[in-house]
Amino acid sequence: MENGAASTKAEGFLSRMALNDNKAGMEGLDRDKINKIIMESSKGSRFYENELKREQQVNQRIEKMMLQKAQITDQQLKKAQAQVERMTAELERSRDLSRVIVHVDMDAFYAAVEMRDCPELKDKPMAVGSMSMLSTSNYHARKYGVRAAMPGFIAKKLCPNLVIVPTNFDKYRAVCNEIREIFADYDPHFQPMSLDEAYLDFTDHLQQRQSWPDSSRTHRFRASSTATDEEQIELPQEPEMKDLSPVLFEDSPSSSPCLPGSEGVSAAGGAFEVFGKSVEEAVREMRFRIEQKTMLTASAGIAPNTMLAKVCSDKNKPNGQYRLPSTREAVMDFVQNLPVRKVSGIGKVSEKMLNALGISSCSHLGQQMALLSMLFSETAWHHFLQVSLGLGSTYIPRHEERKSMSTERTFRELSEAEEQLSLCRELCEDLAQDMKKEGLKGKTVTLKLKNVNFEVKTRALTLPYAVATVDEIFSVAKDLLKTERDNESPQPLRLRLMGVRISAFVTSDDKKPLQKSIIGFLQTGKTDSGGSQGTHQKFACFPLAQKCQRQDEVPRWSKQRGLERSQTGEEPQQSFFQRAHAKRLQLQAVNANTEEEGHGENASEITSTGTQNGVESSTKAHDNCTASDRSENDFVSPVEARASTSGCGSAVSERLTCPVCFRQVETTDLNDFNRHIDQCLSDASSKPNQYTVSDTESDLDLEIDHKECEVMEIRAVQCEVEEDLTSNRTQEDQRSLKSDSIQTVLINGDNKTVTSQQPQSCNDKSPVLICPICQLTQDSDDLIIFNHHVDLCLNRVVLHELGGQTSSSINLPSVTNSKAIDGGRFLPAQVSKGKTKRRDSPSSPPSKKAKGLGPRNTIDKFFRCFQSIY
DNA sequence: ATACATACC
DNA sequence: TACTGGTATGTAT
Repeated sequence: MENGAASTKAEGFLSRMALNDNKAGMEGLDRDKINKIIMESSKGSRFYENELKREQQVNQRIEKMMLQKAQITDQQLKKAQAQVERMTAELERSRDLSRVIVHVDMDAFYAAVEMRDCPELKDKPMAVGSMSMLSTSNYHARKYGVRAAMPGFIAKKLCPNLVIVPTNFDKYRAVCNEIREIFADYDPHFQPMSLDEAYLDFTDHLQQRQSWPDSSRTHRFRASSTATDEEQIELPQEPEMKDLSPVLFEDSPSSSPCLPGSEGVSAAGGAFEVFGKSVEEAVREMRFRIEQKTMLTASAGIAPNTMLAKVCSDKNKPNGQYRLPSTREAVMDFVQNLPVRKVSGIGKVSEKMLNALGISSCSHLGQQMALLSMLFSETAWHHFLQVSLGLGSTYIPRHEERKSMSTERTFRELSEAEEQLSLCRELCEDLAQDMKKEGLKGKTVTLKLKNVNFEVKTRALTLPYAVATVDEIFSVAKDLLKTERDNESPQPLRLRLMGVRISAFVTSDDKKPLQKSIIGFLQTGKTDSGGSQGTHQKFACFPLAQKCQRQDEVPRWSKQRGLERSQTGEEPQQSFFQRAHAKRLQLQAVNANTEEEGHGENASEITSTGTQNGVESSTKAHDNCTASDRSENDFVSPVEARASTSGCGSAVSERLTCPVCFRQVETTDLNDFNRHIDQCLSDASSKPNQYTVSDTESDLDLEIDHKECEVMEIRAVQCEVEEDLTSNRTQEDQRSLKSDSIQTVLINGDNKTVTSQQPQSCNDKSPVLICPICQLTQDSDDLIIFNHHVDLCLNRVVLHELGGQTSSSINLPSVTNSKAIDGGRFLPAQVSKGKTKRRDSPSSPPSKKAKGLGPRNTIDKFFRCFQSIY
């Protein structure tokens, strides 16, 4: 408690390197002595020098902050104070003390497991890890200042007798599963934070617990403390309590009568214990069961929110628990004396900055809020304010989807380009394997490099499409590596670490973007990134595959909301070409998947994707070149072009993809190709509703067949479509669709709920379908046909957009950053700011901008554009 | 979007 | 001899 600051000052600087005794079992140590040893072991090393540098950076940050502070006037402070008070009142109003949150944390987890399995270690100082780095240490070792995140060789200096045991993650994982089973009995939605730690919401359990008989709260000691494998715990359960009760002790288990535990069990009463109904008893019971099951102890904190529970679990560590009563008074008292460093989220640097302002406990935090609100970012001071009020999360957030995946490796100095490259490849292989396991694909590849001076660099590239395979990842990573090497040359990159990360995952719905049809082209990046999963969920419900029943089919128009939503996108937009490229790759991936029996993908998702645009989806091979081969060649990105990982490069270049019908045109002659496109366009606008796509089969042929390109009648599409896309008319369209008894999927404001409406006569009456783009009533009641029609209408929109707006950017060498397509044109003037996840106001101001050119022109430009880029 | 820093286990 | 590896998020440009 009276820690850090003193020793840090004694050392003069390098608070980063000094012993961090903010850890259970490290009280009352001779910090000065320990720090001296640490410093002696480190001094002069490259690591030390780097730490010194970083320390100075932090010091500069602090200096800057102090300067800022000096310029604050009383008046400003007063104003800030008022704001803080308003905010405080607001937060106070939202204070919720009704939940019972528990944070459970295994004691010295890895070390405890190793000690359990190797009794000789029990009375020795030991740690898990290596000479380079320790994961954790037992309490014996902590007395010497040996702790997690300390390199083993330094630990050895602190404690020459230290035994270092290598990590055995499989074992820890197995134990982890055991304890999680127990967690689930108390909160099926518990949130694991790591292998040894979790948050649980006990509120519901406690409520149920009140009506439980003693037998349901009775748990036995393990019969023999030495027989680890004996699963006496798995006793038959009372049938009526099957789902709710924890593992039960029964009076008459046929197996074994309750014997008093032998040696290890010291419980006074004998072989079992009845736990009470209070929170403390429930938590004690949970810890008891953990210990009986795993022979390992856990500590727990009980509090009205996660922030406090976390702190509480540390309070009586090891093998203890602490409950903070659910009253405002108790919470405020508790928080007053709480060192800020104990709060999760306030680390070394924040602590130091706060210390510089004279803030070390949470009471100071509250007292200085006005100042803090002026010196720190909004998110930061809001967090501080909440902490000072003892507020925190009162619900256990469901485990969110991962946002990135990475692999990195430290090694002896590596300076040879060749070696670096092969290492990079290895990392990519590992990463690709991991990605495959989880069926993920991501658009951003990041290369991480740490040189021998411990300087870390990251270099990232975001692709217009998602990647997952070794070759794809490597082609990007090696490029980033090469660039970096070129930048440094003639000096070599002297590396000690390399890592590769993938992020910007596409959601499962993005893997079948065709479901969004051409709208996907119009969307900004927003829809493709994590923040809009809700949007995607709705697309997941579009069953447009032939498999699906008619009543499940959904008019394309119902995706309008998706479009609206994207129009509010605040994220950088991708060029049309990027998205086109992405789309094609994804299409190909779909094909590839289909051919492979849907690799880890939901089969119905794949089929629906395939059918959506009707054209490229197929299980039939068009030729000998597989989909994945094509993916590397059709539209070669700059990165891919250099990567040359392909296997089938020749055939592809002879085909071009028609932007209207999406068929592949087997020609390299641009005139031929343009003729095809023109034909498609004129077909689309002149022919009546002849187009039929009974199933995907009809779309498999690669031949240019304009009959198959024919669409339902489209008149008067030109020029006005973009208005339609953004105007209130879209709302009317939606309504008209609904009232016309078509099953409609509506996405509510937060884009999370999918409401399926299935009006009366959906099955027997022919609905009237009106194309939302061209406003024409469609004769066909086939939704597949209808969707296709809408697609084509939308394609026209795109082409007009291109014609109208890319004229200036079309000759640019790169369209990577071109916003020509989106260019605000499809975007409403009003663009939502921040992380808005809902659109409460459905109306988007119509945007009226340049009109498109005629088809011919458009296509020429469109095509030239593709040529110049790809 | 990218780079870097902070934080947690 | 020797100072991790994986993920998320905030800050700044």
